[in-house]
Amino acid sequence: MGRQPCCDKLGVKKGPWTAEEDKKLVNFILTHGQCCWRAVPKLAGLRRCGKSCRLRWTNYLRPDLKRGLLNEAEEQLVIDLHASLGNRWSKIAARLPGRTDNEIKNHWNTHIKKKLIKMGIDPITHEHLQKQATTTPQETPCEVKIQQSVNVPEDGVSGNENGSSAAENSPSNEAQSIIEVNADGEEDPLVSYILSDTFLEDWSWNFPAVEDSYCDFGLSSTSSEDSAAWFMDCKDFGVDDFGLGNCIN
DNA sequence: AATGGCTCCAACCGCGAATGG
DNA sequence: GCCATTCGCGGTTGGAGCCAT
Repeated sequence: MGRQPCCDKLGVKKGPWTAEEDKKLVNFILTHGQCCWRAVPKLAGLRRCGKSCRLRWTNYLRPDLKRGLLNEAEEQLVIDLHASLGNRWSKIAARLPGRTDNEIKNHWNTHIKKKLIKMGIDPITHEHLQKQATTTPQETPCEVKIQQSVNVPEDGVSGNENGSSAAENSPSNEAQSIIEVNADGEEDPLVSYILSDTFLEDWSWNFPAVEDSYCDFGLSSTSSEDSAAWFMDCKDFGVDDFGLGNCIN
């Protein structure tokens, strides 16, 4: 029967988004919240497919996004999580507030990968390249570090379920059951916390309506103005760009 | 100043998962 | 349980900007 295209190719714009399109999309989501993405372009007056709108929102327009390069701590966390989860960028991104899977994926491919290679570490297996060549049974310092700092999240994602990632990314299946410990054999509290569900549920970094898929963003009776003002503070564009000056003041 | 190669990132594509009738 | 539809994810690509020559 064939797969239906996500959008009819005719009349659907592709390529970089304009400020005007961004404005329309943001205005629509601020007003209506996230709903059926397929309907969004039509309702928002955009000549884009819903998929493109979702991507633009999640990767660029979302108000809770951090901008700029990942810092040292975030980078190390990505490395640790990648050792545990493999290329599950969305899972990794879920542990880094304000970062998107696309951003992390890009950063991995452009910075971290090279950095690891430079350090003599295979970015896929997280093993020392020399060790891979000789395949000695002893652990390398790199392995020890990864095993000491990486845990398998509680959601059961082991990085092995599709038969590729974990096999590629873990030195062995043992990694799946490794509890994060430091050199003294104690748990690393930071990594433990970040990998915990408690961290994900912490409202202090979550966008206010994140669990409601932003449906209430800007519409809550108590915080719409604060949310919108905060949103504008987070973006490069100004309040006036979205014609929201009246409601934010 | 010109230009060719490289880097980086926003955006696209295709697939599998999830959902609903 | 089956099928159609929608969503979300991960891999890949295009092109703008940067840098070396």
